[in-house]
Amino acid sequence: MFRIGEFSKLSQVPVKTLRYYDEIGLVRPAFVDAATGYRYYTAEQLPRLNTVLALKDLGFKLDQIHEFVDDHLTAEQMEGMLRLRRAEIRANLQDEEARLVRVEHRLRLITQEGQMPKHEVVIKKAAPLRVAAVRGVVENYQTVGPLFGEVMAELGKHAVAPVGPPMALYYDEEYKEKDVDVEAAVPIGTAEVAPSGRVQVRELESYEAVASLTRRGPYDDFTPAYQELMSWIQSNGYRIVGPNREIYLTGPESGSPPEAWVTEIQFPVAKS
Amino acid sequence: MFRIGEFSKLSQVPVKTLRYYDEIGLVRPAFVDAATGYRYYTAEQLPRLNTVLALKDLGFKLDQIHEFVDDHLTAEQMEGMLRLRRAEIRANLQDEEARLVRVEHRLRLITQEGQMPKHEVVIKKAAPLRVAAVRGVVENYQTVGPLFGEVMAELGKHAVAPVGPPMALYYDEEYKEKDVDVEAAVPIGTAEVAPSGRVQVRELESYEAVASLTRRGPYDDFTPAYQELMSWIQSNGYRIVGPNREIYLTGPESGSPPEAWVTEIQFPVAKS
DNA sequence: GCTTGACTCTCCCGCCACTGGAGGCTGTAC
DNA sequence: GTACAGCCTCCAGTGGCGGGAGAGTCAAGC
Repeated sequence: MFRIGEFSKLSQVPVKTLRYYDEIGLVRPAFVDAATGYRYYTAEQLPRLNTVLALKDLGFKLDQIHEFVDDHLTAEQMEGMLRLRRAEIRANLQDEEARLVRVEHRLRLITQEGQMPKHEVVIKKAAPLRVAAVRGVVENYQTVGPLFGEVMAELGKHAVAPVGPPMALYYDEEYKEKDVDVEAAVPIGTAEVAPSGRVQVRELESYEAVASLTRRGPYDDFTPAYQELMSWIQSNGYRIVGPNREIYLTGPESGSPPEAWVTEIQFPVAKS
Repeated sequence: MFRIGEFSKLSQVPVKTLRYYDEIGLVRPAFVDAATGYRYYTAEQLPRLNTVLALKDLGFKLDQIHEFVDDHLTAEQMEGMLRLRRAEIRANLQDEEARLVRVEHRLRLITQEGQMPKHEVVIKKAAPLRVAAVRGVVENYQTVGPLFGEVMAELGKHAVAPVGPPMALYYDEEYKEKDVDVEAAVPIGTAEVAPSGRVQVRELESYEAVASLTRRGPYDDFTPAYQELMSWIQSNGYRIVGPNREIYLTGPESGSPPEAWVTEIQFPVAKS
């Protein structure tokens, strides 16, 4: 019979942990002195404790281990749990590898530029979205505005108010200075709007993953933001799978000064 | 100005999380209605929130992120944190890969044998240990006993009691049926014992890692236990770096029946 | 038999980043 | 005026212990 301290040395499990395992009924001492409360263990309990340690090392939770060691499971069930565990570990490994890539990307940015990056990229989901929209080819990026005018005029006729910020979708495969193929879209929720002229009502595609960058400032030069976003996408092993969007969260219509305008740029992406 | 629900949709951060970030001062709403307690956010807060999300994605804790976003850190400090983080992630990856190997090893055991493994292997440390010991070549495994007799007789002369279970160290590189090179050792703590005859007093080497298997039962056949242990060591990418030990936690001297005897087998190992 | 000091006991708090729920107030649409 | 979605605060719980307080226990040495 060992007292808890000796048993702790033998098994190399902290005393606190042994008491905790007693409390949750995972490894009970062979004998407890009713008068003093002292726990006494025997060497015969080591195999059970070692089973617990081994299963813990495989990454199982203590309540799962509880079932294993108390024999409530067949070999098939155990096999199933192990397969599941294997899948989880593989997923963890993928996550951690992606995280490592992100850390290394940021490290490169800092060592190259000598300063913190100016924008942040996050991966989010894009929900489907009902919009009123006009698509057309405009002369350049500055002349997208009138398209929004068309859409808003149409909504005005139906007395429908937008339910979210306006956005632009860019369909060109590569960067173009002129003749930009763009769609101006305004979310309208479930409101009834009859299509008319160039304005149509449709549902924007949803995406499992979009790489998103949010920037603050006037609409003078989006190039650095686009460059950071593209570089992030490439470094992190994603590829672009759809037209990018610009979402004008705070724009000229807000009445705030241009420095306070906030725009989100999104690229639908998938792991490549 | 967005209410918390809209801001949650924009940022894809749960409302509960936004309230928590407010509470810990990480992302405070732009305005709080003093009468109702309603939180109001602006689009201008999205970049800060996105920074938080991006750093969280790198695996930083919220209090570290707190320092980052409140500009208490220079680019060099940030770089240092990132290098540290990279090292941690690499360590995690190694751990998880080792875990995956262990899970796969156990999965092989189950599918091959159709049942749960009978013994468990755990990695532990071996502390240095002062012992009285006799080393010699004996005829076979059954004839180790008399060596312990020699040691115990010597201890008796000095009226010294063992401070732990007796153990045997096996020095043969490979398995031998006959002429086994073995050392019988008994821990004596700090007691003074003059070496005499074949009995010497020495300190057993400590090891950073030993693969340990604990079995219950009589001393009739250790072969399956040794096989499981060797197979585990090989499957998990370890190699043996010293003589193995058998530790007789409960043995004949305990007076218990042979089925209750408990023996631990240890191989010093290192990752190869 | 007494003292000392190492060991053990229970109980409670803290960790981390939230999540869930109860109970009550507020804003908006019809 | 009345639903009803949305918002508020407060509290408890998560997992697997670790730290520490305050009190009791055991074994050895004198």
